[in-house]
Amino acid sequence: MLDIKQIRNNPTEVQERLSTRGDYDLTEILALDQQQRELETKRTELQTRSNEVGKAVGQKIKGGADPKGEEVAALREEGNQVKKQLADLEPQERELKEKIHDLVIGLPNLPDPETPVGKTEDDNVEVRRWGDELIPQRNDILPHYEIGEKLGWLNFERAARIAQSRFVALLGDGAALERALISFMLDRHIKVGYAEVLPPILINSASLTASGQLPKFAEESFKCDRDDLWLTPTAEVPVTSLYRDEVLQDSELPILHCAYTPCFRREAGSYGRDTRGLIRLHQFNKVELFKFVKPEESEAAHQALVKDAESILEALKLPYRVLQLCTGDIGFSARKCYDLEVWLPSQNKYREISSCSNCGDFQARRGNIRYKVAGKKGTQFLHTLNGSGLAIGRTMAAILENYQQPDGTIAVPEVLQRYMGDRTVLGKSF
RNA sequence: GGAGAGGUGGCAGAGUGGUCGAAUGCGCCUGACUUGAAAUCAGGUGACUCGCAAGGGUCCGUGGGUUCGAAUCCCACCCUCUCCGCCA
Repeated sequence: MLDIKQIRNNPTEVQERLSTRGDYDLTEILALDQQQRELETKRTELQTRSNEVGKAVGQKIKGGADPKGEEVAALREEGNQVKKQLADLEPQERELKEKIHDLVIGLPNLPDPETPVGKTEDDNVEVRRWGDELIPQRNDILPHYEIGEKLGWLNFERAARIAQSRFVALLGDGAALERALISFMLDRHIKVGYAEVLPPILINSASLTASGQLPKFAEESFKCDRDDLWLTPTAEVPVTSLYRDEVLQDSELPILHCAYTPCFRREAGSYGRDTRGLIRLHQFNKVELFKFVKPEESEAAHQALVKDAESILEALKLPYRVLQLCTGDIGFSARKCYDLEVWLPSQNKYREISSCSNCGDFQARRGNIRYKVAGKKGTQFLHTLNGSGLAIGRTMAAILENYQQPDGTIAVPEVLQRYMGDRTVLGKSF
């Protein structure tokens, strides 16, 4: 959530920065804010008087005045008058506040000055590339879903029977490899200082609002009809809310978490895209990285987080590139974002496998996550960062293609072998 | 699902209609003592918000209500804990 004070004090600058992201207009917010503040001044004055009257009555009675006498009755009458006026003002002001809040909560984060200005993904900037020499130089590589079905690892038809299209059932070594990837990634992240979390996967509306999925993107999540609970679209949501409404000590920061969860997305509006395979499913597994940091540390923490995600691809020896997203392509809550894209031979291109965002204090404001510096007065909002480390299904797709052997078997990346019973090659499961 | 207890400041925990934004303890800050630290002693220390300031306002789970005045009384809801039932 943007700071209303910032909007009020620098409307032109905020407007300009928002405009690099899309079509946003502050004029209504500014007008309502002015009205609200005028009402607030009036209301405050009345409340002051009301408090004075209340105290005066107490003092009179304590001083021996007749509680039912004339003196007290006059004060009571004034109290009633003030109350009537307040009863008129208060709902007006509350309504205005709600309107302003509803508008502001719908505004995305301001892009970082370093985020390149652009409209679409075509304006993203490639930052670096790794593993060019590892790109397989063959043209007989089957798409991951074909080889996966041949091996008996992936079954889309039966998954559709169980659920719907855009679901997959993993079987045999496919299931084992998925599990191995989860363990491998978590183990690596834990080793460099991330503390593992296994959060609830059903999450309430307040949690989705804090991280920025609500109110704008309600369409994108699955909702449990009878409860105020949703299926988590990413572990970012429950992990952000781990510390919602808390005041942390500065000595506790930074807090680093990694979390494996399944993720659920409705993929509304992506009908024609990636209809086959593991790239775009309603349910997929992901290991997420998350940091809660002091503002002055967030840029360095962001760079380090991207590196931590990259280290997984490097350990798996999967070729990838790093993009810096432009203002038109960064997520709602992000002010700066890097995507990692892994090489998919069958598509002859890089595909997103991780998205690493610095959200600044945007989510901390929405979730009211603050910290206190020992000995200093007051509190401040911390910064939150998140990134995939990595999306498991897409990693599986990358392995099925990049590690595909001419004979149709799949070589096991060296670092995964100990998670796969020390096998070096995997074949048909059924 | 049934019965009971409870939700108060960074934490713990008093407070049942008036000067209570709230005792006390812990934590934290400053000072004294000390070569230094610990211990001890003295003082200070809630959040949010409006205001240049002086100062004002709001906040005791949430939302209503009673009252001149509510942390305190009434109603509804949410959550937590304990016991019972059911169950992986």
